[in-house]
Amino acid sequence: MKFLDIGEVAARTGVKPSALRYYEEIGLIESLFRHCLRRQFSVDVLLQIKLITMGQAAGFSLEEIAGMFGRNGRPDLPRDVLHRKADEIDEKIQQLSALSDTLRHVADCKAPSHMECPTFRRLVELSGKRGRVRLKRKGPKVAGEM
Amino acid sequence: MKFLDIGEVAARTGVKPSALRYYEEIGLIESLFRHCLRRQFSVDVLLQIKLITMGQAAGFSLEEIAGMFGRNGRPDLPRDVLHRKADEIDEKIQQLSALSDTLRHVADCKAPSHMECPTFRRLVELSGKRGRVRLKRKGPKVAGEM
DNA sequence: GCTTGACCTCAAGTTGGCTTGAATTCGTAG
DNA sequence: CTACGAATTCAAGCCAACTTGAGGTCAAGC
Repeated sequence: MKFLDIGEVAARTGVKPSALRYYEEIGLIESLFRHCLRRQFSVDVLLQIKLITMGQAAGFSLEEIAGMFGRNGRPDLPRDVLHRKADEIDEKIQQLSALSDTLRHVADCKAPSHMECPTFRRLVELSGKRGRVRLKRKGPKVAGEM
Repeated sequence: MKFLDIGEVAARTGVKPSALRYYEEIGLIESLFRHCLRRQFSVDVLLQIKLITMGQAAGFSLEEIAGMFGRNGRPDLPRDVLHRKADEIDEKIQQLSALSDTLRHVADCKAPSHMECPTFRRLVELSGKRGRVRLKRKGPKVAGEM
């Protein structure tokens, strides 16, 4: 079995050694043992790191990511919470596609200001309306819609 | 025409007054005038804020968002840059769907550790590959990839 | 006329997620 | 043997995006 030291993990994932040490410090990944002080990682860590970066791309904190995939290889969170996270992501996907469409429209639209462009307004307004989304918000309750 | 003061904007967008003041400070939104010190916003600001929160959900910085939709209602960035941003978002959408699938799998899979579950591994490994809708690909692995 | 509540400003503090720098330890190549 | 490069620890620093707190203004209601 082959072990990787931190430099190689960094090279193969694009994540800097300092970040990897930080992940280990917070228990998000772990090295198997030390070879003369140097951390030795299993190849599985590459997959784990991929999950981490995907989770980050989705806007989750490292804390949440740890909950989803586990600090020691298994999720801390109950099934329904995981399903809710997945729903959350699906919701975000809807938003992102709206954003993408809007951006392409903005790139090509000739209207002097997009606030005056009906297509633009429709694109943006449309974006939230898919399937009665309920956002978990911390602030005061939302009285109306935008 | 109706103007909104900061509390109403906050209530209708879910964004706190302090954040709205911050957005104004950095020039991301603007209030039309003051009514006895109090900021008065046009209803258009609701749409702008929606764009901002969408952009944030996509992982863009406020700086980038300002570039996309303009500090004064028009994009600062040239068309091709905007198209690239849109492509970037589409790529992220791919990643998010992989993550969502993976999460649902993790929620339901009975394997003792998902590192040992081939379905899990396939889901994660699949996720980064560019090249549009590539479903179940079984080709040889490229050296140096995760 | 006093209180209340919603707003104001400005400076300072907070959080997450790293990065940087200094001082040190190895193993290998020359 | 010495130098080099790649790793190590630890504390401190950094940035974005806000939040908090102190102290103040204003209009309306009792």
